[in-house]
Amino acid sequence: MPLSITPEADGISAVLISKGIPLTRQRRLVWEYYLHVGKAATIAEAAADLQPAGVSQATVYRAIAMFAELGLLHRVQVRSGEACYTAALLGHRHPLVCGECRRVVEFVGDDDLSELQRRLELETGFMIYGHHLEVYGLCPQCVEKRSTSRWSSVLR
Amino acid sequence: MPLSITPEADGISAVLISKGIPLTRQRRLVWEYYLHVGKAATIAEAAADLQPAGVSQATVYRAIAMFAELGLLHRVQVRSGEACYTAALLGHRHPLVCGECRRVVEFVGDDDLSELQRRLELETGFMIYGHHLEVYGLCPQCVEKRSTSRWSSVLR
DNA sequence: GCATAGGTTGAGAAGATTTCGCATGCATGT
DNA sequence: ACATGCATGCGAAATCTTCTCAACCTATGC
Repeated sequence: MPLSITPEADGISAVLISKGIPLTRQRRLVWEYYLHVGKAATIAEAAADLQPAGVSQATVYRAIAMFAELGLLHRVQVRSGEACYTAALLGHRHPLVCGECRRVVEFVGDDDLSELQRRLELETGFMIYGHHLEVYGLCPQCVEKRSTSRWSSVLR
Repeated sequence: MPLSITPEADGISAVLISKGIPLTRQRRLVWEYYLHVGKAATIAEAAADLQPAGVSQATVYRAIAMFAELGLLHRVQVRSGEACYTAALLGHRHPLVCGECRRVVEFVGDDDLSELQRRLELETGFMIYGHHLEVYGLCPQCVEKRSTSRWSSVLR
């Protein structure tokens, strides 16, 4: 993997620098991992894939915690209940997650939720800073070899 | 806490029985805990509160895993990254979570997402079984004593 | 370009969390 | 009442996550 700054990493660089947080080689690698992996990946998976590139497990934990707190990574729910993260999609893009194999496909929500957001701020007094819409399904491959899970979901 | 079957527990009873899963005293207590606690609670919190009622930690883990797989409990994201669960809201109700103290307020989404769901099934070939919309904010109390968190969120 | 200050990293230990195994217990059906 | 099949509880085991601290980078200023 070349060490040049990719455009994507450059984008995140601006975010971190604007907050006075150094963009280190390790953090960039963790970010690029989630940007390109194309699925909701666990911390263990990220750590395993990044170890050869010289990123320690502890650093992966720290970077993911930081990105998550910044809102750049988002934890998503999968059937098994494992802690999986996926790169947060700015704009009105949302993840469609396969609950089985965790493949993630992005989609653009047609509807603007800012209206809802305004309504909620008035009704509840909360200061709303974001929302997250996840859609769950089974990808074509996983529909085939359907889970032999003991309990099948109540939801449809 | 009386051991009579509450209406809420009765509701879940129907769900479990329809799947041949016994509704035990412990499972009912775990469910009622999440129904009434009014916030996104960690497993440790549930276990601590239920221990006096005679529910072991291991059972709390098992019950939560089962409810989550059934779609009756949903894991939500809070700032700190802890694993928190909240009772899934059937219909078009969604949680508004305080990212700081984890208080949960429910709201009814005006917009029906079934249209979006249909569109996605066509476009992606996924078999969609559900969605989850979480809105994050800070509740009035937490806006005051604003977090001294090291990094503040990128999101608005 | 080079030094500096301050935050970051790596390795392994320490600390939490989560799961397991097995004996016991409860409920259902005969 | 008896047998059967899960569920439960306890404690241990396995796993995951955080911490400690010296050495090392990164961004910045000279």
